[in-house]
Amino acid sequence: MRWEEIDSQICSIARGLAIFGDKWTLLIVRDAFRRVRRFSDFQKSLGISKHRLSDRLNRLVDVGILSKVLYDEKRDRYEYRLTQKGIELYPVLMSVVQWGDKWACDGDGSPVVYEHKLCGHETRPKYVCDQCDEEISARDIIPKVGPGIETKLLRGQVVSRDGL
Amino acid sequence: MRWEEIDSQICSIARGLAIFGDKWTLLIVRDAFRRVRRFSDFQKSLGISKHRLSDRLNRLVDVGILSKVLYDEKRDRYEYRLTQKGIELYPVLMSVVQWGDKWACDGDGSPVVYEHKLCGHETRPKYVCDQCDEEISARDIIPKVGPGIETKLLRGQVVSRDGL
DNA sequence: AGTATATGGTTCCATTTTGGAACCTGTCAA
DNA sequence: TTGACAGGTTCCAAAATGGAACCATATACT
Repeated sequence: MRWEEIDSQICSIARGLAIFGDKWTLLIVRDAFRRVRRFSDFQKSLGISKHRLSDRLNRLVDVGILSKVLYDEKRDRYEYRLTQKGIELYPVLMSVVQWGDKWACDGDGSPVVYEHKLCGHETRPKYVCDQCDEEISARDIIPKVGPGIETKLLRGQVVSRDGL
Repeated sequence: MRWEEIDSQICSIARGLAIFGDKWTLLIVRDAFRRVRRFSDFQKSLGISKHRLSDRLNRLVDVGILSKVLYDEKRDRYEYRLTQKGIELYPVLMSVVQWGDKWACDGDGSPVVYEHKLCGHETRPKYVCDQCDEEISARDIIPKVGPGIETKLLRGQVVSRDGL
């Protein structure tokens, strides 16, 4: 299977990864959260080739994760900023950070820690059930066929019922 | 910059993505959560070439996300199972699922929904501060230099202080 | 005994993707 | 006028990938 076909799977992971699952895209989004906005600053920060960066930025704009904001009319220069769709990638990045802090650190501890403005404490965000507020672990979750699959079944489309 | 150098960054995102930031690896881990364990089952599920799959499985074993478990001594056959290090990738996958459900669905709704065994309800896990239990949003988080950077500074290593 | 089939690979090659260097264009500042 | 800067595009060699063919072992079927 070619990568472009991967998002044909009825799976939000496959569809998400089809958008930001390549080598550079999430690092670009990471930089955007760090308030990097301009082409040359992304390039300096990432060490990516201009060619690739240009390509990735355009794609991120196309899919609506970044938007271009004019900042110099004369020279037709744009900044790249996160949209709401982009901002909501925060949990993805934060969960990668937390995994990396635990499993991919040299011995010196987390490079970055996070203060929660609302309570003033250093926070290690955790996933909880929105119904009972207990922390989520993989073993306590049962995946079930959802409306996105059910609707297709009713329509007679053939789908796989695999679930995470 | 070449991709192999990316994990030299003192950044847990870069280091995490260096491990599972390529096209197929997270999909393999997804399947592992779905109890796919054998070479041919991964291949059927993913449509990845055997070559690539062999390569990725071995890498995942090398970095300790999967382990090989002998299931047929005569034929020297192994299953691939998530280790603890792998199981803890669950929040990464779950956050991708939630983003995908919201932003990368066709109109039919989530393909899969999740029941929380402990409370019996359909859950939409949320990220909360472990100190005050308020839901986390990108804007309420202030990144600060952590021990992983401070230690290096004290040692005189030159590091960047960027943070998410 | 002989053949077929399943599993889990490896080898090879053509196609794609990538990194890096060189080049381009418009503007501004000295 | 010269040079620097931002933000690209073009080109090529190197690396990653997909797909097909091949292989080795063990069991299962006839």
